[in-house]
Amino acid sequence: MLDYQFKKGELYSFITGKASIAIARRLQKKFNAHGLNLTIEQWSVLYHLWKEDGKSQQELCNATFRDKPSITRLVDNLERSGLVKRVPSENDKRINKIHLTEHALLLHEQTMLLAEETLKEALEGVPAEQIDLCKEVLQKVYDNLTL
Amino acid sequence: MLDYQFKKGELYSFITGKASIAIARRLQKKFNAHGLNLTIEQWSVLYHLWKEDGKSQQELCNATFRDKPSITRLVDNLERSGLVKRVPSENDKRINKIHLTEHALLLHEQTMLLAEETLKEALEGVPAEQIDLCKEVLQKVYDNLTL
DNA sequence: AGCATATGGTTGTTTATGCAACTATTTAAA
DNA sequence: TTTAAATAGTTGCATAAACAACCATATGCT
Repeated sequence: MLDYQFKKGELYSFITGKASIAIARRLQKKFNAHGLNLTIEQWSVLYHLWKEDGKSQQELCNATFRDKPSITRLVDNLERSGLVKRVPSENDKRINKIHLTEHALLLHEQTMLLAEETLKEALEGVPAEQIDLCKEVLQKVYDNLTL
Repeated sequence: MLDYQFKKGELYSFITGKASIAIARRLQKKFNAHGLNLTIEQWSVLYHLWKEDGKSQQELCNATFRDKPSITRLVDNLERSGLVKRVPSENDKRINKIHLTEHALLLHEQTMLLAEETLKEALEGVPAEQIDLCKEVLQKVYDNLTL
């Protein structure tokens, strides 16, 4: 049993994830500044399709920690923006395979550079070993709550 | 200049704040399970009012890292639920002082216990010094992006 | 005093989330 | 084989976020 005590403001910011909110906002601003008409949430879906195109919506749910309705609507919006296309699976008529368009492929490199740039700004002055430890703790937290 | 390299999935989860999303979801489930008709976002506003009642909406913006429209609507919903009351300031007619109701005072202890319980579950098996370091890193990230 | 500017708050619009209820297809079991 | 249960996806509803435009009050400057 853990008896670690958070101070007042810390508990709040640990629960609300102040830091990651700031990171996402910064990245979104970069997207906007570069005229990319793309939300962070939409980018997070593309992110997984760039790794492997043609994932099903259910696979995107698992990859992005979102529920099915959320993915349905994100794919709706991505399709409306001409970034992906739903392709019904041959084997299983229930499944939609989500495929990237040419336009989405063009966004890959640029947005990844902006994401890396954002993280560099975020982690400026933090030693690599502390980043590693922090990642470990956050992964452990995630595992504790989901496994 | 930092040349730390994230691995594929790590970059994504660092930006999206996987861990804090999981914490907030767990806490929300606890609220629901206890029949508390309260969102985490609403709780986060009450949290700052429990520390100091009668804050203005602008002060709540600063405390919760939200913009003015977000606070307007959160206060709308809290008022509709009978948890807070807007009281126009005497000195400055532009300002609304937000005051807790009796009902909101009753929620304080219970919800804080649930929040602490959630963090205990989240941080199970993580040594205290690692938690401290992780907090420091996240604070540094926040400062890097907002100062 | 009078006007420009800053500050506090609200409203409209678009996008996203969580939950429950629903349809369609597939798989498993009686 | 027919029926029940699981799986994939969609829709409706309530809540929330970001941004821009807006109104009202206060402050500062000339």
